Amino acid sequence: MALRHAVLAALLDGEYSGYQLAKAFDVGVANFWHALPQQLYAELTKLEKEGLVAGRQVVQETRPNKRLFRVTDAGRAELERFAAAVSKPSFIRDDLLVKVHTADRIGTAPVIEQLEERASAAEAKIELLGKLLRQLRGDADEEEFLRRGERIGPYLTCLRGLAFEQEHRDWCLRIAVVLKERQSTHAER
Amino acid sequence: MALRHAVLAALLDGEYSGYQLAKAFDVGVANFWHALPQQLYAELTKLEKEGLVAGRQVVQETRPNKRLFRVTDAGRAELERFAAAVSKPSFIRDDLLVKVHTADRIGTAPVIEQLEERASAAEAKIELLGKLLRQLRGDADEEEFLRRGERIGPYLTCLRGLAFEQEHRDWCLRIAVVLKERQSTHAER
DNA sequence: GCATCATACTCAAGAAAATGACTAGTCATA
DNA sequence: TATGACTAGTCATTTTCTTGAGTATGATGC
Repeated sequence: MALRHAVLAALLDGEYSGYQLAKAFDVGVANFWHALPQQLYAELTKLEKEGLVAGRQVVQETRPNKRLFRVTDAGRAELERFAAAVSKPSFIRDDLLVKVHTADRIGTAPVIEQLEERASAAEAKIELLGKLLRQLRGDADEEEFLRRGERIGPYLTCLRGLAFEQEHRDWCLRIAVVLKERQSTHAER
Repeated sequence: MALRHAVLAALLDGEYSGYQLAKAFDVGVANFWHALPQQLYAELTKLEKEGLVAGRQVVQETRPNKRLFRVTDAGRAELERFAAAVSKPSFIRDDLLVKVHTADRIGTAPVIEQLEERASAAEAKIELLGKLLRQLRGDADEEEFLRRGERIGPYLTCLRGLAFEQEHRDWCLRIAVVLKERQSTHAER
């Protein structure tokens, strides 16, 4: 029971279909959770059965029909309960880091390549988040927005995501340089 | 098949028992993977069955006997294969971030408290990692060590962990301040 | 005019991870 | 002298996540 709260949190600001939610889990929500569409559909079904979200059918002419979900009062209460409970510590889980750990014991060339790819991906995400943040805060500057904005929750998690991506990009690039230099000077493997 | 590579990577630098490995997964290895002791024991059993690690019984007088594992050539080959394969993108998954996302929709007081606790925990981890890094690089300064050190893999992942924790601490503290200020000025919920 | 992308989902199977309960001896401490 | 922490694990169950395949329609691009 962990994805459920991420879904409830994502659903706090309006009605979304499973499909739209899946999109959200690719950008903004990705800053605090990750899930595939199938999981979201399944979770929404469960949440509805438990009365934490309510869905309604929307008939569309030119597109397939869809079901829009919103958080119920029971769902809000569940989030309240969740917010007050202890959090599990967060942790990193990353294939690429595992590979870097083996660097200088195992061939490094493919790892260097992946570090650079990852850095580009992070760069792209940084731009995306920059845009999202500007959009969320409208005209106001950040300080101002954080003090007086109506809804800062999503903004705050995007800030965390942005910092994470920047840090990740910098680390990837630095490590790639370090490994490359060692490759040329040591001339090993 | 994901934990397996983390275990193999952790086991690259010597022989460890499941118990010792569990300790390592609480500090250094935690920078790229996380697992409970039970998972490690189970994974070691599987890896041994597949010949990727080899275990040997060590009889102890004053402590329970233990089994020490090392990576076999087949295990090293598996890591090689893994290093060359594409990596899944890394992602954050954090209860606390979910809670922050709901901030200003759901009661913030408990979240502020948790942010501060989390910041202290991060601080402790930062110190721990600082010590670990100094220990890993010995006398050399960082630049020097990264250029000429024998084994830099674990050092690099610790650097990533350190950056992550520092940033996490800074973010937690900043968000706590932001939420507190809003609490007093808005005087809502 | 054909291919691919976008919307909007569902179903099933399997792999991986998390949880909880248990064993059993040693050591330090209050 | 009991209390709890440390070493060193095992076993079983449940939950969660991932993978892969499939359905159906309309719009867009070459």
